[in-house]
Amino acid sequence: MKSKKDVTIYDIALKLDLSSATVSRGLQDHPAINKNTRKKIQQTARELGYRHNNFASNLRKQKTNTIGVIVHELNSNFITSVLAGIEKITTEAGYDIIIAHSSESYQKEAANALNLFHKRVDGLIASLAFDTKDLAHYKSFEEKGIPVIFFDRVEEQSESTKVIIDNYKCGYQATQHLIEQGCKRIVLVTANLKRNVYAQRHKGYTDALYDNSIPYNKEYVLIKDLSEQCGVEAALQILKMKPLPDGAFITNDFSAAVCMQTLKEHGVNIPADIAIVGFNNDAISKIVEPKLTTIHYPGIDIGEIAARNLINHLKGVSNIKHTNTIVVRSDLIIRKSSLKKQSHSGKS
Amino acid sequence: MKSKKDVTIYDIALKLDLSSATVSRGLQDHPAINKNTRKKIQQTARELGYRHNNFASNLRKQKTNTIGVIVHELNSNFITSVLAGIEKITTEAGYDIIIAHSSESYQKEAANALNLFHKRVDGLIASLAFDTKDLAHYKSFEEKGIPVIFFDRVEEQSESTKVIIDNYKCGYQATQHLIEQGCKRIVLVTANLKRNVYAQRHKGYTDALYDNSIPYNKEYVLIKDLSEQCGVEAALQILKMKPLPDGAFITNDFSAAVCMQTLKEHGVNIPADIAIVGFNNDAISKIVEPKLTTIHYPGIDIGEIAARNLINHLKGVSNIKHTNTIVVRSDLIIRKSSLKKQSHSGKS
DNA sequence: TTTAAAATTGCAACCGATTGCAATTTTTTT
DNA sequence: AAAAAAATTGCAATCGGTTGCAATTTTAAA
Repeated sequence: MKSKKDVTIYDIALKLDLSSATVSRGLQDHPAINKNTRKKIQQTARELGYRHNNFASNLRKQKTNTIGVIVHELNSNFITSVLAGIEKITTEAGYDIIIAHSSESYQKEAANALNLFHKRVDGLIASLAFDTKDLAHYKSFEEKGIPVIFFDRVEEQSESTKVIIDNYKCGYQATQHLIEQGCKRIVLVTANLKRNVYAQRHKGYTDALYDNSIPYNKEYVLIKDLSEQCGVEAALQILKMKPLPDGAFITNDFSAAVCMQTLKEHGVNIPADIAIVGFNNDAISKIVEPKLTTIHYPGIDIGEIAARNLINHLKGVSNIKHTNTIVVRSDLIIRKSSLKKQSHSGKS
Repeated sequence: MKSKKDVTIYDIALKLDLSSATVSRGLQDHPAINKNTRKKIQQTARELGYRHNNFASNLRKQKTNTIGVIVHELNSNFITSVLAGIEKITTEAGYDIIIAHSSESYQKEAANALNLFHKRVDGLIASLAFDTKDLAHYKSFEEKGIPVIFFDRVEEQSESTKVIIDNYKCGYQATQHLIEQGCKRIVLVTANLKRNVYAQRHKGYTDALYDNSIPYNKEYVLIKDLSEQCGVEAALQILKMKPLPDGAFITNDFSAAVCMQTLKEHGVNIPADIAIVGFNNDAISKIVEPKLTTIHYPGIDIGEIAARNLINHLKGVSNIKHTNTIVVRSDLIIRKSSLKKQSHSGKS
């Protein structure tokens, strides 16, 4: 079933009566080779159906022109935006990317890291899983001098370069907004507080409460996994609270949507009874009824920034050792789900 | 900045006073090597921080243990399910996957195919872009005897193995359902009719109309790109039609959700005025109000089947040349958005 | 026409793992 | 104890490009 053997530079060399060295150079348009010779080589390569052998090339050059990307999941708008941003920059720079996802598991994340290490990626861009508590699995990269950049979900106290948003500010803004709408009993639905993004948002939440002299109520903080199921659970828990909370900051749009839906099914009026703020500005936030107030942050930009920094480092243009943290802009987008006061206003 | 050189099998061989051949075999637990020797080799490899060099190995073995996957987009639930299915099977079998996406562009799809070809994947799993009209870019795979399996978006008349659902049946079912709900003026919002999935759904739609003696109205067929924008456009077009249509089959849940929302904003009552059926059973279909009737089809299964067939072929267990088309089950899931008759019933 | 400088091309040694076959050592059989 | 069989290990070629340096050819300067 196998067809004829692959064409190599030796076949081209033979046909044109040249050395393999010249053919190799000719194929990459090396200026030391005569223009006509180059043209002839490339022409013949096309005719013969030559294809470059990356393995031989990588083996010799000791680099792969490939960047690894580790994400926790693929199914969010945010992540696909980040990937698009990374892809744009890496493609322009002639790098390939390999995407691996950890399904929010530390185990899989470590396995992926090891795999990419063995694949000998030239650099790595990663966002941590929920329960990743140390960066031991990235140590081998460090030891080999392979640059690693983290984004969004990072280990704050680490030395590595990180591209993040100001989660503290976001948490503060969201809570402050709810307070301004008259909320006094604000639920926070979030995830593992050991993970920076959730810890910071939580801190913003508590500080905003404090600054407005609203007592912090531990009961109001629900630690979940931000899944579909979690939205339902959160809603049911909220419904059981007496008195009923009058605001909820749910740090994920999808969960917020499900939660809102469940609340509505139980006769709760949004935002009149409970005002809601989500997080991410996912497409879904504009489709739910009422439309969801949320925090927008630019995945594309984050991806582009991470990739650009990595590639500049690889090309020796700059050094990521000199950059520690890059903070990207984020905004509160106010829609109907949180507007208690002006809830009679027009469409958002 | 670079750290010390990589450890190779020669380093291990030197240290243990063995030949590289023995080390190579020892590392892969080759039975011809003495058990103790094997243990010692693996032990030393660990101590020295050895990592296998895939390039050298692939170069010598002339295979990569890698499967390429080409999809049109990453951002749908369906696609991520398929990928999960593929990943499950390939991981079990010890294969890696490289995912490339074409952003619905023939150009990018061809570029991706070429790239994966150069990367020398052992096999390929692909779903075509909207406007891909020929399979020329997969010809090189065929010539080299590299197996290719298509799923969902396929070229029907091609010889290749395909894993699909019965789109004709789905289209027929959806339309029939709307008719049973009393709809007589049914709009179809879909995409490029040259692409099999849309062509078949369209055929199902027209046949169902015909079988119920409802005249086919060309005006009711809106060819779009199934984006967010498209949902709005479709709604506006529908609103302009006189008399107002009383049903709509929109072959994508996200577009359907947006369309429904826009219609609602213009005072249309769903399903009383217009009944709606979507396609895909995306998470969003359970969140919109009213919940969306849709077609469910199992991405995971499709991915698993495609991957399993490919790998069995690669291992020589079976031959995909003998399999042409695999049809996977699909179902109509009825929710409130289409229930004109029983629209007073309980929650779905 | 010589000589110096620039432009082309080739030599040959890598890069690191794999594997058919031969050589050696150990174990079993007679 | 000798011969045969089985178990281990090594030899050396191979996979296909890449690249420093030398060799050769061409072009320009003297």
